[in-house]
Amino acid sequence: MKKVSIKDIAQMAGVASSTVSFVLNGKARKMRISETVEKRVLEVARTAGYYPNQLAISLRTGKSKTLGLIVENIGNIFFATLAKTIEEEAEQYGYRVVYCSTENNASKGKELISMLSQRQVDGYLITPAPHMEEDIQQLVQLQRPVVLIDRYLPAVEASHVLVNNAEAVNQGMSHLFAQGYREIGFVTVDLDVIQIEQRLDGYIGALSREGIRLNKDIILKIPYTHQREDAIELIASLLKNNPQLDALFFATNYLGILGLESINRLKMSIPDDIAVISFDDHDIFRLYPPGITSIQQPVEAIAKKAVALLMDQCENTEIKFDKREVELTAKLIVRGST
Amino acid sequence: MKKVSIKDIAQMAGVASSTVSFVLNGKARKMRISETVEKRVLEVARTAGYYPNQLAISLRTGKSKTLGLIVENIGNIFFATLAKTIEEEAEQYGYRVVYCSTENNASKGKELISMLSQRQVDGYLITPAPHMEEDIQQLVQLQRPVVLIDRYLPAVEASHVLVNNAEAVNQGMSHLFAQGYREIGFVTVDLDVIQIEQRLDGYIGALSREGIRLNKDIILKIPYTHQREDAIELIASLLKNNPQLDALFFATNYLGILGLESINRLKMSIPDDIAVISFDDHDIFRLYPPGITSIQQPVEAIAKKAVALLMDQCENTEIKFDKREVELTAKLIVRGST
DNA sequence: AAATTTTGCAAAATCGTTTTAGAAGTGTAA
DNA sequence: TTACACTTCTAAAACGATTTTGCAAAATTT
Repeated sequence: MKKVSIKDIAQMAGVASSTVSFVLNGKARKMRISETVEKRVLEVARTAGYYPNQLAISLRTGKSKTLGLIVENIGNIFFATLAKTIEEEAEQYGYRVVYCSTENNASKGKELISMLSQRQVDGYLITPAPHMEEDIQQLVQLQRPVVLIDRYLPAVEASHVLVNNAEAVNQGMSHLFAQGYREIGFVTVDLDVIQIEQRLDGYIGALSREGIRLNKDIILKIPYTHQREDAIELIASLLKNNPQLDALFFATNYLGILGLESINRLKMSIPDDIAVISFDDHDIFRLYPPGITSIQQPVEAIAKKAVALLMDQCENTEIKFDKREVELTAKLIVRGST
Repeated sequence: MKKVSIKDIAQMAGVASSTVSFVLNGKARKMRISETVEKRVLEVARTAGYYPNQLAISLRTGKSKTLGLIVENIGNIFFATLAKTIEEEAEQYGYRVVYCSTENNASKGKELISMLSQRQVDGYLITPAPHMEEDIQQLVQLQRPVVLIDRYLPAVEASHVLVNNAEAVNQGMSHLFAQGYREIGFVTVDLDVIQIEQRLDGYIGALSREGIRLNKDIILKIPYTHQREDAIELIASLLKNNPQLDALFFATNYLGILGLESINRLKMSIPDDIAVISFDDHDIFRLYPPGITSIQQPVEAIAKKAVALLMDQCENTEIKFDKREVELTAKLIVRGST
């Protein structure tokens, strides 16, 4: 079945295709198309089942009304929720979102940027993987609208919105101290991204503030590329080798989940044998007895702010670029695990 | 910064744009372009940072190399995994995937189809919401490549791939019977979609096979639009009002999760007070003590098959449409909850 | 040497829109 | 009667690629 184009409609209605375009875009008045013709065109278009070809529109107008969202891993609930919220938010502005995952792999990230460029997205929302500085810098230089989320690149002049990672960890640590925990291990990931570093900084800062000597043995950096099993083993070893530990702080939700598995295998009980707190909330944390205390990021606020910043860059055609750095505050959700 | 087009390259290299196109598409040999010119063009394109405008290509060639995937809810792990696998699979064929959720709302589904049509996707992968028959039938009539996933519409002549729902539930029931459970409640959702009906059929069939009288009081159909809290309450009431129940069968993973919450609140213990089994696997089911027995769909196989069927329709330009119905087998994962 | 074929590239059409410039036709005033 | 202003629409260019066709020059054959 052949698709019906604006030309076909024009022919059927006995007018020029420009006339059809005017009518269909609600510019009939502005272009002084008579009501008779307007009605006829509208009717013909409706009965013929006409719908515009978005590709042609984008090509002609130079605007695809599409945003590119690059996250670390769309399978993770944090990014999935972020993506969904961003999508809903972008819809308000009349934009669609196409999303894709880097898996924290810079070369995949590079490909994705290039793919999105080819598809002429109007703007980019990116949670940058390590070593993506250059590619992102290039986007910025080409004056493409870009907003970084969840992390930023000190070397790149781009707007970004993230959470006050160090302060949030601090808050979590204060809670642990208040509950009487002193021997707190920190499980993080071996990734060179700013928000992970900030979380570690928060941990270190909190210890020193409390006058506790830093013990590097109870800081575990799990290689990002490790398999599930290996990671679970690493955490289990940490616990076995450091029986003095009374609490464990996980730097991300998937680490927390792995940790639960480790604790489970060691037949330790939460919070009696070990207290647990994790960055990023998760269904499991709410449900898993006795409930895992976590630090919840304001995903919705992050999404809204990021989209707003991006829209600002997209719609203001003038080159009035001003970098904006937004920091939102995370929220401590206290549950039975501490 | 102005984007560089094929014309710019042509001008810079002192050739016609057609020549550039030939070179860049590897047709230099076929079109008998001299090596000198080829080298020059390639060099110019490289240094100018040229990349093709996918919109223009799609418009001209009539192929967008993009598939539309419509799922129920991309936030659900089952659909998220499905989407991701489909994406990876489609990539093998050189296709991109854009995905979106219906939230089981037919009018949203209609909009999504129309949006995807406007964007000229080459094919559609759809988990149809109730009442989407008409819109999908239209796609089929327009000869658009379509494959339904996870469910199908009896009234629509479209290829589909799903799991043997009834048989899988049957298998789960057999497992429960073998473990000695007899009073088995069934928690499902109030949705008119075929796979949900099939699951209920499986439950009813298993009971009659075992010679157990059907008790409608222990079949709970939760309205899809219910809030979390209401649903949890409903399940809790079911348990409270039917103390004879020794097992609960949940028809989907999110129902299972709600059920865990209910059981948790009633301070009942699994499997001593109540055994639990759920359709669709989930991280939580693996982790939640004592581990929740579940019926795992072969997501990867479903994705592969669906994409293969769709590709078949996309690439075979001739109208050799033959409807294919594929049924794959789900797998029972026995854990501590039964 | 003339005729033919091959080589190597350019020109132009095309995809489906939007948008600018302007062409008829009608009415009005000088 | 002419000039001018509206009204109502049309023609054509443009967006950035692909692809078919065309055509001069060089090479080969007769």
